[in-house]
Amino acid sequence: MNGISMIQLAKELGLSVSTVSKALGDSHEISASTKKRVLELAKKYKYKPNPFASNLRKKKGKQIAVIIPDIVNNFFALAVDGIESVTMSKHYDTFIYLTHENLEREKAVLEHLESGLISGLIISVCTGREGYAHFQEFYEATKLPLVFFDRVPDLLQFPKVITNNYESSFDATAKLIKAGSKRPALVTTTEPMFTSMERRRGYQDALEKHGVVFTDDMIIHCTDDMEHNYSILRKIFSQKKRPDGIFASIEKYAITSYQVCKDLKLSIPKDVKVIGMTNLRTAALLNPSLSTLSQPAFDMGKEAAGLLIKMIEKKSYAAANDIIVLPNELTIRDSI
Amino acid sequence: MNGISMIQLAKELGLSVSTVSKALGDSHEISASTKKRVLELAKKYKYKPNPFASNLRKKKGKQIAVIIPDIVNNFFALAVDGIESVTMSKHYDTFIYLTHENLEREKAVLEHLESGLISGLIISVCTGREGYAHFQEFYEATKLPLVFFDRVPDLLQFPKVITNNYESSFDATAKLIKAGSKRPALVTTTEPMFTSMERRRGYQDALEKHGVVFTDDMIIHCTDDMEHNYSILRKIFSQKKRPDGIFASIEKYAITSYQVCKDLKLSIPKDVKVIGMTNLRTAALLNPSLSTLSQPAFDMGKEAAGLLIKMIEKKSYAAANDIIVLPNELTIRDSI
DNA sequence: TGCTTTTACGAAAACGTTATAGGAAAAAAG
DNA sequence: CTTTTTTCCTATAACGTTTTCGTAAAAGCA
Repeated sequence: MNGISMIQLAKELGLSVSTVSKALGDSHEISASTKKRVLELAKKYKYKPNPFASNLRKKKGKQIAVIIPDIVNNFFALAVDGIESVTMSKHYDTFIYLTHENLEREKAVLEHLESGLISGLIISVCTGREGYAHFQEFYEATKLPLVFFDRVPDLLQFPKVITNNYESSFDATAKLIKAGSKRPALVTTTEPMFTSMERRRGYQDALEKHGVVFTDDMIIHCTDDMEHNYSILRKIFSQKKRPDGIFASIEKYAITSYQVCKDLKLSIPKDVKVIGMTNLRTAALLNPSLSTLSQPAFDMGKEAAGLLIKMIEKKSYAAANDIIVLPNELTIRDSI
Repeated sequence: MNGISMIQLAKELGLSVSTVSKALGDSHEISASTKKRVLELAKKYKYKPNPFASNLRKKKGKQIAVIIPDIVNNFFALAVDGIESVTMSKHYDTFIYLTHENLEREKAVLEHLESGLISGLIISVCTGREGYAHFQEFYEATKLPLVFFDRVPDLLQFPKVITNNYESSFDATAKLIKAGSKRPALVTTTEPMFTSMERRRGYQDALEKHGVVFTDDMIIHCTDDMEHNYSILRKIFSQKKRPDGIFASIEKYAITSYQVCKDLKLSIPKDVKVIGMTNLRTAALLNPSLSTLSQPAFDMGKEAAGLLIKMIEKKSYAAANDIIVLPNELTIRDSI
């Protein structure tokens, strides 16, 4: 609020404000010599255009928002890192909003952003039973470009960046079976998410392909309540007819699974073989080192941000229904 | 860009724009009945004030920025979580900028923010040998409130949120010694950071207090290059006269230390006792479970954001030189 | 009653840009 | 030596708010 304004620049240069504005915008209407004078004085005074005035007049700005469920999670942190790497290089500013899996919060943020604060939006939706009407409404109200990543609303027609959840879950499950697991369990969420569904499909199809009979009790439903998850898993793995493999399709469930096995003195991988869908950096340091199916989180963020900015700048909604699919990476370690 | 404006509202209500503005601002100048009419129509049309126009006129907005070195780091992720919890409840928008320990990037962000995009700033500085002149310059240019947390420029007169690095490092080191370590090493960074210095002071004073003779080679200097760190640690722990304890004063160094011990078949805690300064959620699951000195990252973020917003709103720079000190938490597990 | 005060609103000027329209001077074309 | 075009700049009107100031009408007071 201290900086010099374009008006003051113009005054000192003996030029009109419009001339200065055009000179700074490198317009062809301005002579090279004038441009030089303007640029030099602007530099001298460290002139910075007022973004509010500029955004107001242009009816858009270089700010975007990211809405994610959580940041204390390596996957989302990496994704934000990827997003920021793009917005930084393109000189965009990035707002961040955390929903903590709270649908009301998600809706509130969306409604808040209808004010026009931003020019584009990147989202990974929170779990929730309700539909995704609020996204559609947001779009109708603002016509702003939005890109979903990872947790996407499958039924909505928006550009998305996802991973090959089906194929990679199939492969991971197959690995468990080939490693000797006769009855690998799927630890998944109770929330109806597209990503989880795809992973489940991959899991089940792999079972079928390899002649493993699937029964409902092979799917272990966990929630956001970690203590609850622990007790559920502990109960199941205390049974005589316990699973001898785990495909943990959510990051934190892998940790809990390890905890339970450790506490029940079940040996990994002898008694239970484990593959976790996780981006934990410490996976290799767990005891035993955890085999992981990891998502290209950073690249997903990068792709999402790149796509969004392209949509903002080119107004090319040609790519509006683009679905970018990146491959997950299966890393086999000692837990299998 | 689709929403209704105050002008349209006024037109439909048969009122002037200023009346509508005041009504929405709940001004005493407006009668209750008029207020009601305005509010109702505003609600009907989901009217949202244009933040650019509003910010431009008021010369300030409800946006703040967070500048941190890294987000793929549990400490900073937790801090951002804490910050966002406050900004959310106070209806502020939060920009995020990552420096990746790059001083030039840090300066560039600061300069960019001199445009007046934000009303306040929260920073954890990146490592770097140079001074902190750019922060002082930013402040001179903008007079905007800024709050530092964790990695603070000790010589600058700004409000700060830190932890009791000296005392807790002293305690952690004492624990190592009491657990039987005769020559505990300090694994720290080469970068001259205030936090590291404090930790080092605590470490050295604990040695002295407990009669352990300190020699320079007990301090192991690591960098940002993880491979380099690995080789340095490996070399040191391959020596005959290797340390029998590690106080890893940076999150990632604890992991590398574990890796090295594992590879050198050094038993933790028998051969080497380890305490790591870290907020890793998986600390308890490492083999063996890692004793940690963890920072109240979430609360630090909360305090920093609370302080910042107070400064923004009350304009009370009374608290400007406040230094809030929160305690680190020492959790003893099997690695010691 | 006549006076002052309060209430409830409106007109108009900011805030700092950008975009549109226009115009004088200089250059090019005839 | 006109006429046309091009070059380079200015004036002005937005953009959507908030705020200051002014003023009728209503209310309070003597």
